[in-house]
Amino acid sequence: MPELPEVETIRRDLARALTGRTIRGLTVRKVKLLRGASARQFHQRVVSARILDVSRRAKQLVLALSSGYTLLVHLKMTGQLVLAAPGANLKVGGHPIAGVRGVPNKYTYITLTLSGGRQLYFNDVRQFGYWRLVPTSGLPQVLAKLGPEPLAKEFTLARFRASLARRGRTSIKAALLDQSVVAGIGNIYADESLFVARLRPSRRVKSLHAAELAGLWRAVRAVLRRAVAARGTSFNSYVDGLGRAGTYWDKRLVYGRAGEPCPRCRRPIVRTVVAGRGTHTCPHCQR
DNA sequence: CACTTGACCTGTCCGC
DNA sequence: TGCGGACAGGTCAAGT
Repeated sequence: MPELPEVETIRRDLARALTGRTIRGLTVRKVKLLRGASARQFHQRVVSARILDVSRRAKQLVLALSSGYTLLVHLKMTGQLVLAAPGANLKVGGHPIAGVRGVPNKYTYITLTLSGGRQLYFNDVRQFGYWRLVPTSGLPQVLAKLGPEPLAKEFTLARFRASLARRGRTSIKAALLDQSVVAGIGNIYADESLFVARLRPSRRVKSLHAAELAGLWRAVRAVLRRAVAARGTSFNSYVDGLGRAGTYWDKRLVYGRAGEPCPRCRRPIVRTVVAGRGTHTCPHCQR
């Protein structure tokens, strides 16, 4: 679920509602989802703090707190962050493929209570996600290994070329999924970008010509921008900060479309495995 | 060092 | 309907 477009959508929803709020309470039902501090330290450093800022880096949400600590939330595969009024029994989901549940539910493992009374629920079926607390002064080091943000100015073609040079022998798909090359791309948008750029995911990075690389650079940005505009992809558990589905699922070109006609040439889309991940391509259009 | 694989969890779907 | 197996968007540590 949550790659850059999904996390960015959640960030926008939460920024409006959370910025300037004070955290009145913290409930943790699964301590192992906490990182970087004990449960007791979490309470000391989070409760009574004000939320100064809600930003995003790669696939993580970044909440700067007035206590001098910053909360990093990673949703991994099935994490959800949903804001709701207490007792609202908000229905979460909505896409035909996504399960619809009320929140909180049995997968709600962490809850924040905010000034004004609303609650922020963290749900995670697979329990891969986490909340990590770091001193704000140490944040740059914590995030240092991440590559450039693909939708920011810093992501120039020259920089893309330079970071790819380190991964010359792997497949281009593995390189796109490497968060130190470029931050925020996951399996869905890697497949979508490679289709737009007409490149086979198994191509060795070194084999890419300058024009192919430039095309991929443009494709990555175009696909991500389009997905952000669609408020992300919901095909399983992703919902935005208010529990609603994203609409990119209906706009996707190849991901999850094995057997369906290629939107370009109408020949069937094929599913293979590249870099250990399910991979969707048009073998005719992608070279 | 670069790269690949397995582990972390639970749910869902598909075939028998 | 039940049961086993494969698979699922992410990232580490451990292995080659």
